[in-house]
Amino acid sequence: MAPQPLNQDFFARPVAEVAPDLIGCTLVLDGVGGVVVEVERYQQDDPASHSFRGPTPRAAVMFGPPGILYVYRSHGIHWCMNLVCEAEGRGAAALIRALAPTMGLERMRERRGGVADRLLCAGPGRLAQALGVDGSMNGFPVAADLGGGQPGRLALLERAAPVPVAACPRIGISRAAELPWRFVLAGSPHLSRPVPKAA
DNA sequence: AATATGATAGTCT
DNA sequence: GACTATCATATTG
Repeated sequence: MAPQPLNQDFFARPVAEVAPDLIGCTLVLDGVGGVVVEVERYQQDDPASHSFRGPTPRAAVMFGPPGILYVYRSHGIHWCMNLVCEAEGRGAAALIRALAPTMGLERMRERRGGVADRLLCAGPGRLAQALGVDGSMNGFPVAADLGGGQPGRLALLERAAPVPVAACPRIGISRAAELPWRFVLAGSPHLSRPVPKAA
């Protein structure tokens, strides 16, 4: 059985379920991508979320339908890529933080300037650069095909087998920093940062 | 290995 | 006017 593409129903569930379920799935954009190994979850009643203050011009996309991309610029330099979750209007999303690259390695190396393979997608900004994601992709839908057999540009493929998922605090935030809302593929060498040792 | 710092721009108070 | 869901480089041990 080849892995099946995830459809909108997958993303329409609570982000608390979607985010850990994304670990081990394969994300592909224009034939370039890899296995998702690191995800963080954000939701409206979360002070660290862009949606916390409601649908501001930037965060409005987070309140759109499930299964679309929310792309924002971070620290003036980097682009970061989220997948909108839950019903339209909820303001929840999963931040894709790292991939284990498996497809289109050559394209990624070109875009990333020839860094070591394990750093190609190890972090949200790096991942966006490797995949060629930028602000023009904001609101772009996940679609395995566009009908008529036309393959979609962006797809997520379900994982073939269960994988070990670990939860730990999110990275680079100052509010609600203690919530264990970062999910990683345990032991992956492609994480943006290792899982902190349990206190 | 760990920590510090600068780059750089949009959003919100 | 302050803040940020980051990364690369430089410095130290």
